[in-house]
Amino acid sequence: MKKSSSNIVVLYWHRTDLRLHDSPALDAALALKPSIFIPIWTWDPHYVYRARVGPNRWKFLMECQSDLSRSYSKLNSKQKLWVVREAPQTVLPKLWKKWGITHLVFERDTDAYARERDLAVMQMAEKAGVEVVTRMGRTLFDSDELVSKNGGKPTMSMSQLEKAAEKINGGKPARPVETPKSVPDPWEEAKMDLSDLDHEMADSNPDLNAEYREKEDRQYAELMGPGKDFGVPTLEEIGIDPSMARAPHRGGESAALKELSQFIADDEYIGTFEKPKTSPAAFEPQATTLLSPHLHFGSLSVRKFWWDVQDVFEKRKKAKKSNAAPPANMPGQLLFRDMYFAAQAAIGGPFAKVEGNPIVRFVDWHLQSKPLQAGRKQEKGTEKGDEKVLPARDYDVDSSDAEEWFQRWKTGRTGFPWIDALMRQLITEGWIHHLGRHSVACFLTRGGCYISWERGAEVFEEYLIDHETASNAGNWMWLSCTAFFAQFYRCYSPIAFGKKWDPNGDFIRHYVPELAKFDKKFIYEPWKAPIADQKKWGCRVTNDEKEASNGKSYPKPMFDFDERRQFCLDKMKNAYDVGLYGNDERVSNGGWKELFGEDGQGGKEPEKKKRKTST
DNA sequence: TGTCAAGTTGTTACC
DNA sequence: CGGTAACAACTTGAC
Repeated sequence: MKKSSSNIVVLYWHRTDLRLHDSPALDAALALKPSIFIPIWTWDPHYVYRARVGPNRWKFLMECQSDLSRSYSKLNSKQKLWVVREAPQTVLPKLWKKWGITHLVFERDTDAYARERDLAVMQMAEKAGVEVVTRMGRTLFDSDELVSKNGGKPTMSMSQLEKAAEKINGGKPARPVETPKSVPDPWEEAKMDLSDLDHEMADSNPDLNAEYREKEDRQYAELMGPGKDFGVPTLEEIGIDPSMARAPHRGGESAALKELSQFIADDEYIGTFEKPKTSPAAFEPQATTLLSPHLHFGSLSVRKFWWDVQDVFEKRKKAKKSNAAPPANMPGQLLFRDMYFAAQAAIGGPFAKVEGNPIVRFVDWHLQSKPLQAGRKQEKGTEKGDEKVLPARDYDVDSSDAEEWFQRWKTGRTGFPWIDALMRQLITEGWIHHLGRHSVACFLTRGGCYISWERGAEVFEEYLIDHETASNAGNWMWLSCTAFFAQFYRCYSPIAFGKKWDPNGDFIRHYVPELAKFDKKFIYEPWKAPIADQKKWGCRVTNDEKEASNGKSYPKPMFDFDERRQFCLDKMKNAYDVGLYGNDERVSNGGWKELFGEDGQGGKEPEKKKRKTST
């Protein structure tokens, strides 16, 4: 089966690498010198129905695809991003047969599901005689290599990561590869046409995003799309009203590169940037670069980002201007991202959960995930043809108060304006500042509601346009003090923290407009404002909407924060004493209940770990 | 094995 | 009143 080089037909499979610049996989594909080159996107029903994705992220993804497609057309007028609407596992074998594919090339993925899917695809390709070429390109360093340089263990601290990175290339990621200046042709129109292929409809049951779809999802009706032109889907085609996607943040490689170059031009901003010193209350413009969604969809290469920033640092060093130090500075922040990727790479699927996760501390949170077996049973959902119903989330509603707090947190109605403003910014715009994420995450878990971080992670997964499993799960563990970070007595105050950055409460006034007229004295604690003032400012602080004479109201705080903080501290201390981890069998078989005691205050002698005894 | 510093904060006292 | 330094309820990693 020897193939002459002139007969190389490359199928390039784009996934979360929606760019032409600095793509090691694309570079490898073009280095094969193909006579035919077909860049595709397969609209994976697993992502469409089984991943939690709000309208803003759909839109961002579609913008990335459209931009990439235009960029291909600019390089070669016969080219575009060829979007096919079927699961990769079923459509790829049909494509490589139909198009006479000799090589399948793609960038390696990081998620557990994607890795499994890719493995299956690679095995099918091998059987079909299609050669598979993959490259890493999503992170600064190859996560698997970082793990192996860290003794095969997950990277649990920045110093571990730095050491591992040092062993790879002196701590410096690879320099970006060249952007292609041309791409070969696809097949002629007639051969590209897929009308004669069988088309398998996607299984949309269950559909975790059913609540967003106002109309039927029609994108799978035709393999090449409704126009039979391999077009990028629109929100309407997947049944979502475009007016639901209100984020001001635009997707696409062109936008990403332009934004990056604007930041890079400001060498004072880059050189002195320290993440913990940027304001979570800043909006229009925000205090950070907001390039993270581009890192997620690969519309910006993280290595280009790192090197562009690094070059500014080198220049400033020569000019004897001072630079901020890692890890708070910009290169340090990008490296931080690799820590979570490498920790995830070592652990796999359980990294994003408590159950089965060896690094996460078990805490007797409210609303915990049900053990895997019970969860699976629940996820089955409704039969086909039934009205679309969002499957019940597989968590244990052990407390109706906690369930109510969770719903109020999720919808921005906690009665704490700082928290509500952040949550509403998250819902409408798909992005909030890093420290804002800290604030709401601490509040939901160890610093307020005492609700499982997995519930919060799911909400972030749904709304964030930059959602990335490794960073999301990693940061939720950090903030809930269940991995990476342990000082649970350092608790974000929903009142004092925001005030520090924004004493006037402009951020709250913008995102919680019903409080816009409140005096700064009460903007963080509106329930303390005299009734007369509430009336004057046109908003009553009450849980009873009838009580609000003019119809405008804002809820009372859903609990006494100081009381809850004390409760959480006591419970966290107890959970640390118990010393149970996610991979312990007592997490899945319910045995943990005995260790934590009936009232949650008890707790028997820990077994895994010696309790620190002072007396 | 021991010791120390650090880990993306809040509060308070003090100028 | 605003800015700031010191301290506080722990755990881990690094040396």
